Amino acid sequence: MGISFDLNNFIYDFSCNCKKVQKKSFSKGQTVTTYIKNRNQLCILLNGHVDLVRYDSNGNRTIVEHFSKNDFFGEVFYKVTVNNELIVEAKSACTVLFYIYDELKEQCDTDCKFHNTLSERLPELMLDKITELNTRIELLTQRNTRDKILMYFSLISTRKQKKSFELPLSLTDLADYLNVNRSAMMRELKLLKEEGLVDKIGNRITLLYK
Amino acid sequence: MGISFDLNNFIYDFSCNCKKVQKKSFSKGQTVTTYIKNRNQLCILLNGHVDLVRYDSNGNRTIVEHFSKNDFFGEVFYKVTVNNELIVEAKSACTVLFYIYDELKEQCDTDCKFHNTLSERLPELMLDKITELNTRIELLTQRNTRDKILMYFSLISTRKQKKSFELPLSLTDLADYLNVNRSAMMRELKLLKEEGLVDKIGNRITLLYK
DNA sequence: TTTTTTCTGTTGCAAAACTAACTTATTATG
DNA sequence: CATAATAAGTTAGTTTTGCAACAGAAAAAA
Repeated sequence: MGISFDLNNFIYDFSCNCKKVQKKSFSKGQTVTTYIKNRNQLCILLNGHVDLVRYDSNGNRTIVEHFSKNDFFGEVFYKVTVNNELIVEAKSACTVLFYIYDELKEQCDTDCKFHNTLSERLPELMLDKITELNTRIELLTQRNTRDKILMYFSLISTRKQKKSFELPLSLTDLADYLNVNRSAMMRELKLLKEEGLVDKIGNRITLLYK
Repeated sequence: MGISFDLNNFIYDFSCNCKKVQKKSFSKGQTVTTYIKNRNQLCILLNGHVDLVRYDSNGNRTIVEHFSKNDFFGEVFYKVTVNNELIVEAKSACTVLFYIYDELKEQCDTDCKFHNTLSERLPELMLDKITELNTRIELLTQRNTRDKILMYFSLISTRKQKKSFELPLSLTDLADYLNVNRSAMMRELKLLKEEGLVDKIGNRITLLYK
């Protein structure tokens, strides 16, 4: 999920002299950042996993996006409003680069290869982000819990090129990601197993159809 | 909804000599385009209204996005799959520019101001698109029909800077846009009226709270 | 203008989803 | 290792949503 862009070539010679970036590490459970209006932060996840989550006034949690290595996130992608408190939480130990978008998008005058490559590639990275978000919307506009589960599995399966795969999220998190009630999702999963459409052993899903 | 970018300055002196663009007009109800893999079309709506819609195998219709003047759409923003037939339908008479993204993003060698301005501004246009899509996701991740309705009204109200506004969609279309059953939505609207939270006279909504 | 079509508003009933609670696994942590 | 915390799995009861059908209003077409 999120933008995927192979930064590996740059990570190892990462040496942004320009002071326009902050690099921080977090341990599991820590808050990486909270989205703030008008700051326009853009963050790059160098390793680990983080979730962008929203809690509503009833305490319901929504996992808006789930980010892995080399994904991009930050308030630059959001219209931040009062009704809309967005928090990025570390799901595992992780390291994150923090830029301010207006500084990042300019070419860096201090000959910083990482930064300059990034700003050049920004348009294609954003286009990738758009397609990811449209896929997310397609997932959320599935009509019922079953269709959401099946589409989610199908997406992972296609990405991995395999009919069998490990879930990258816990089932509790998956429910919050699909925006459905956890027990309703469990019930539907059980039915899918009983009907022989899906096999599930622990965290491993196998699609049995087609 | 969609990207908003003031093209007015360019529309009137629109004279793309570069043959990289097609301009077509449609009447209400016509199909503007169907998303096709690997073509990477990018379209600009010059006037009128169009909907990006998806029909599932049960005949359910989802309005994925609703576009107005100067909005952008096209398959360049999508991972087009077999499960995912996307159609753009004209909701009113409209005129559309059709580009192929790879041609558009290059500067135009034939001194075409419109085209060149567009390709320069592409990054900011895409960033706008991302924030629009994230707002769409926030709407779709509301927990129930009531919350979707209220958030939708709140978005329109904020955009118009008024507590009272005309709905830009029919109620039938609004249900397909919010991804809820029409009669369930009507029931909820009725309750909102009875509870004095919202007033509704024909197509005009007035928010009575706060 | 008349006719046809689409949209709005409403309802009873059925199906799906949510809530809350609890037990059993599994995974962290002292 | 023992204990605590979190996650998985399940269920009964309740609420919400969807379905289907219909009548009246409004809009479009003839």
